[in-house]
Amino acid sequence: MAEALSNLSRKEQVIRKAAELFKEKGYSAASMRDLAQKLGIEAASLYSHIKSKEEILRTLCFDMATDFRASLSEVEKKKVTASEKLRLGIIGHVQVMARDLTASAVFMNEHRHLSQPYLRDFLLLRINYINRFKTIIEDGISSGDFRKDIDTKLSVMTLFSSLNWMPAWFSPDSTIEPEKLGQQLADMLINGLKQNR
Amino acid sequence: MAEALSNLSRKEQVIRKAAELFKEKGYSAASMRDLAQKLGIEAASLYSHIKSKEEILRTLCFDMATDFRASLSEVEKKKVTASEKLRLGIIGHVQVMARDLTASAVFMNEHRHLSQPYLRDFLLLRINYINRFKTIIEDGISSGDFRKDIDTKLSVMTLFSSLNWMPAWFSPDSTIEPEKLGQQLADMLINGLKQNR
DNA sequence: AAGCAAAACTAACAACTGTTAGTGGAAGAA
DNA sequence: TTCTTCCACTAACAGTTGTTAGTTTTGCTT
Repeated sequence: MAEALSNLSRKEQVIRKAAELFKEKGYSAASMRDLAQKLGIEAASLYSHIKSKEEILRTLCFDMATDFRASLSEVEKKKVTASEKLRLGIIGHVQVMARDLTASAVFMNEHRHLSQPYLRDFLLLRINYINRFKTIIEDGISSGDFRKDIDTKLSVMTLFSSLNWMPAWFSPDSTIEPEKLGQQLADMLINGLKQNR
Repeated sequence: MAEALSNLSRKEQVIRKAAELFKEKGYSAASMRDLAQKLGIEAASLYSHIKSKEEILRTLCFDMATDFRASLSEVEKKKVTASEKLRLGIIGHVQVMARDLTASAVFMNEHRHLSQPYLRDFLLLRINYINRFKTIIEDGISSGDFRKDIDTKLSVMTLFSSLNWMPAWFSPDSTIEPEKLGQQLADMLINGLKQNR
């Protein structure tokens, strides 16, 4: 079973290059011949490593989903105030993204090209994740941590919109570390732009 | 030249259907035969109305860009505080989006499939628009309207991320009107989630 | 040296891509 | 009627798509 390792390693090499390509051109516009060229092989050779183009997309999307959920589960365990929990949740999300910005971008923008039933499964995972954040915000409102007049649905969508576009504009050679960035983002969303009196 | 009108009307019908299709499937995955089918005609017949597939995308992207810029120009004229200007800018942006959510989604997600030199032009328009918002925020910091410790680049990217995902989740049959939504969004970004004190 | 598995190759497929050329019908204007 | 304009059609093009079958090369392990 030593072949499993080297196989995985080469397979992962293919998947990583695919992620770059899918991010750059989008899933549909990226052809298997493009991908092969990036790896210096023929298109048909890809199929020694993967079953299909969509299998690559599935792997990318569901692996990221797993990481996001694991991060949130850690945060939910902690016994802290809602606003602190939200802060930690945001930082965790940013850190997972930063660990693989390329896959994150694909996860975000290309998941819609999954076919059924995978698309359905993916969307269910996603809505569950979002709802868990929504619960944190609702708890925060109950406890007086957050304002009572905010619309939780709007808040949570705004939150994810902000988070999810990060891969598009965050460059890894930036001086700012992901955790710092997460902190700032959380601060901005929680406290707003306005001077507090 | 009376034909220009009726031609335009039919052409616009094609473009609107194309926008729906591009939003649904993405530009690359949407074929001209798909589009033709939606209109109940043959694919080749489309070329009586448009020059190419990309011409449709160009029209959608640049028409939206024009509307966004016009809205912001109106706001910039007003003599109000920076935070008020930001609020108005956000509301304006949301209203332009709400006027055509489908085109907005295409504008946002599919513009990268423009070929050169149109892509370059588009991105220049976009960065100019963003920078004008950034200026408003900087003015707000100088005047003491906004906190001095915020990162303007991060703020403005967060702002646009929040705004731009609206077409993805806002449904036109929602009870909330666009202006109200813009108000709430602006309020959330400016004041944050947290209870003041 | 022999064997084995991983990973590449060539050749080809059926389906689909955007687009052009040329044609014809329908409707209103002259 | 005849002319014109719009709008659709059929047929076909050259190129690209994901994928397969079958074969050969490569490099390690015995």
